[in-house]
Amino acid sequence: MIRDKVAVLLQQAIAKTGIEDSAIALAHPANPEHGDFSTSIALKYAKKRGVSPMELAQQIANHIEKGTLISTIEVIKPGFINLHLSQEILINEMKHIQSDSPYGQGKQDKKVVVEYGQPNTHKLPHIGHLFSYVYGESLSRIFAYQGNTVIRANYQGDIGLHVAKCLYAYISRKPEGTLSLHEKVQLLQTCYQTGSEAYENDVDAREEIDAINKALYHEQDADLIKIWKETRSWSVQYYDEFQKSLGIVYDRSYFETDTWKIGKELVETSIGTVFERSQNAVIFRGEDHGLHTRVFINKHGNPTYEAKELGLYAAKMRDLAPFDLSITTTASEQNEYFKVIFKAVEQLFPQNPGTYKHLGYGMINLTSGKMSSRTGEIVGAVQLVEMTTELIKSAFDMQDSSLALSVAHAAIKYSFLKSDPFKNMTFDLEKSIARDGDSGPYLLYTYVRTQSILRQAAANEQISLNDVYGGVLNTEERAILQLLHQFPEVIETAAQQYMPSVIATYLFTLAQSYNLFYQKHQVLKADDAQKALRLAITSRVGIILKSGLRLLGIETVEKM
RNA sequence: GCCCUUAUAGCUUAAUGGAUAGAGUACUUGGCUUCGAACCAAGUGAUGGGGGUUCGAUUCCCUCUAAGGGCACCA
Repeated sequence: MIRDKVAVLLQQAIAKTGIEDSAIALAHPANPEHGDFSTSIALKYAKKRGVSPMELAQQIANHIEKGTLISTIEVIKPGFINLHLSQEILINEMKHIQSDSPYGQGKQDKKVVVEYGQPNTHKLPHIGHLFSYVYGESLSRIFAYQGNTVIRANYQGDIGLHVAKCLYAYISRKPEGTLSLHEKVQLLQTCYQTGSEAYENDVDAREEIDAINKALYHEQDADLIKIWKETRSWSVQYYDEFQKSLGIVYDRSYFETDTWKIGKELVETSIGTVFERSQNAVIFRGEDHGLHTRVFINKHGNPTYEAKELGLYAAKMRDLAPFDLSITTTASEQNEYFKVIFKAVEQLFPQNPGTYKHLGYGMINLTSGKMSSRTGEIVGAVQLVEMTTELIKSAFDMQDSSLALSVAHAAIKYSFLKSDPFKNMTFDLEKSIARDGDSGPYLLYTYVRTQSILRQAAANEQISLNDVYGGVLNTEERAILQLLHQFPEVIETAAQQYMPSVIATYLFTLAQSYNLFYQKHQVLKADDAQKALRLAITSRVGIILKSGLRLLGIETVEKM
């Protein structure tokens, strides 16, 4: 990528002035007049070397080689060195963007396990699960785009109190007639709610539910097990379909029924070394590591969430090792737990340090409306997609349901991914996620616009530039070219920081630049040389938008 | 009480220690006989309070305030 080439030039120039710095700050100035790249390296070292920042900046600048890459070098007031890329390299770089050879695709070859989604059986996934699906899938696509081998892993809670609560109510209310899959999972959700209420308010029910829970763990009661397995399969099948509709296909699916035994055994064999007994439970003494003590096996002998996570990691080791990194995404409310869990993992698997990472995404708050979290009503993931689709159909008078669904996916995914994933986010349903300017539909619309122009262009087949454009680029054209070449480094940053929002922000800026260009300049009616250039720009903007959106899990449409 | 996280225009938010804090939305105004107006342009408006480090702080450190999360057998 261009950034690396510029960095090398700069590195060489700095070395000639005797400064050693492996990580030179190389920025894209906000103000386009300040060039394509700038560095404040002179400001950093001026004092140490006893010269003025301007003087040092000038020394460094004098050593930077001008040529096909850098056309202009400026030294500005406090001591900035601003570098302007040549028009030639900008146009040349644009030519490398081709739809059949993904631009900026990396050559990394790490093996990365990404665990996300994690819906529990016997109760419907809610908006938090939806966020996890969207975020995890985007991360997976970004890593894969860089050339890594990505293993998408799902982890589902199919055993435990929530299952027992559901089955308690389900047993006394078996379904009548034939139910569709949708109705079946809806019934499970209702049963879960009924069971939860009973567990809170009814002592007898509580005892019964606890008994069911115990029976599940010990696989007692054949009838119960049969019902459990059947209902469980409904959830699994339903989630599978929903995941596919979101563009997610898992490589690996883990269930708590698989992991709890592994976790329990791991813990039990390490009592006295890593874990210790306390008040009939088995705990991890977190205080020894500046953390909290957590229970891994409770006094009934059942593994807790922590032990199950331990078992999950061991299962991943068993099935997928060797891998370079195993990422677990969860809501940030579990941040403290994972510090403890991974400290325990560190003790149990000292041979592979640093191969596990927890990403705790922010909580989603709903600000207003009837689906407010204040009312205690939980927003279902499927429900949200359906509601958004309906909203788009009516707001844009759209008849085509599958198109409306595509736009709804774009709207939801983009609004989830456009901001910092680690901060809490506010999701305002009433404000309509579709009509905001900084939105998925805006990007889709911009893409559709590029495709519409290309379709109409007579030279549709021959839109790649063969000759270097002789004229001078106008401000809007140059602004777009400046953005296009940054795509690879944007992806790299997004991957390093686990933040798809970096890509979302970039795509929005690119779309804005293109729309401004479109507004001010004609493409199809320009003279031949300009038309060729502008069509080339239009096609490349289309390619980058499509590729970038795909990294966010969003599929573009050709018309809308 | 202890631990973690967060605080930027009315609202939702961006900014590897750098240049005039960037957008969207809302509000005011202008632009379709012209490639798709789900668009574009102009205007109004922001770093919670107080210290510190630094040539330079939204960013790092301390403190206060406020909000969210966690703190032994739920996940």
